[in-house]
Amino acid sequence: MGKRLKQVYDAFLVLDVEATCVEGSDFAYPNEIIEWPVCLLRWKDANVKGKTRELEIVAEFRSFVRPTWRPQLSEFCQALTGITQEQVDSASTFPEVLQDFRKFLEEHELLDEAGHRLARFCFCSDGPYDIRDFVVKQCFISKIPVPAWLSGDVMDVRRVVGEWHDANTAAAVERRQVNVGAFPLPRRMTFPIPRQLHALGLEPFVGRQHSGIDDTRNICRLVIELARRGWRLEPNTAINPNRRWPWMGKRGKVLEEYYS
DNA sequence: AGCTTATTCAGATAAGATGG
DNA sequence: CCATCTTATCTGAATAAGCT
Repeated sequence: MGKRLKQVYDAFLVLDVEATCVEGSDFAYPNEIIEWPVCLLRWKDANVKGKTRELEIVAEFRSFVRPTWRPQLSEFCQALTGITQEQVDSASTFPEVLQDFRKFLEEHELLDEAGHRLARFCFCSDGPYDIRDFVVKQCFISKIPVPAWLSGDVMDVRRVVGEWHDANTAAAVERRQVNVGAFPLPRRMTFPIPRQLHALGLEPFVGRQHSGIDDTRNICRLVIELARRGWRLEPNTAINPNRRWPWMGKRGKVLEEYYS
């Protein structure tokens, strides 16, 4: 059981986007975001000294997003994410959804109208990809800058769970004791969400895997449990908003020669 | 001591995995 | 086709050990 801890952040925004893909596409593909699900977590037990342990979901934002470069979803993508063509057809484009999301952040007193931070908040996702890759790609395609409030503080929850696992499991502790002194030292374990849940002693995955909102809610369970166990939650992922991929042409153009 | 061979260790390099 | 992280493999220097 964790002790109460002075935590750095007031709020956490757990995010797990879904994006377009085709069978066999690799990490350089111009993925377009098609679902933007976010849960807002806040402390519910901060004492006078600001020490906390209990996080709770206080709000959810969820919107599908209509892709513009390749508006038609592949069969593969629909099967993977469970998202239908109709759902994206009737959705807004990314810049519009981002505006709505910004309003959400203002309503919850995380940003002011000028986009300044009103509280310390940190985005959380499973793996480093969501903001580092998908958001950066999407902003290029949408011809908009990556908002500063989105690229600052990012925590890869999968990695944190791995670090927690290394530091706390019997196997890892034993390994460390046996190998006093000279050994390659801590190999960090990382694994998919269902096994992360198990590692933290939680009940199995709830909902449908690769559904953005369900993934997001399960990541929330991980973050809440890490906090409950007294683990400090802080950013561990750098974002380069100007990162470029080979298919990026001038002024938001996707070079078509890469994809027939 | 002088030489050779083995062992260890650290750093470099190569290879593999990676989410939607 | 990118970038990053992790693991495995290689390499070379330093060290240790064995031998005459």
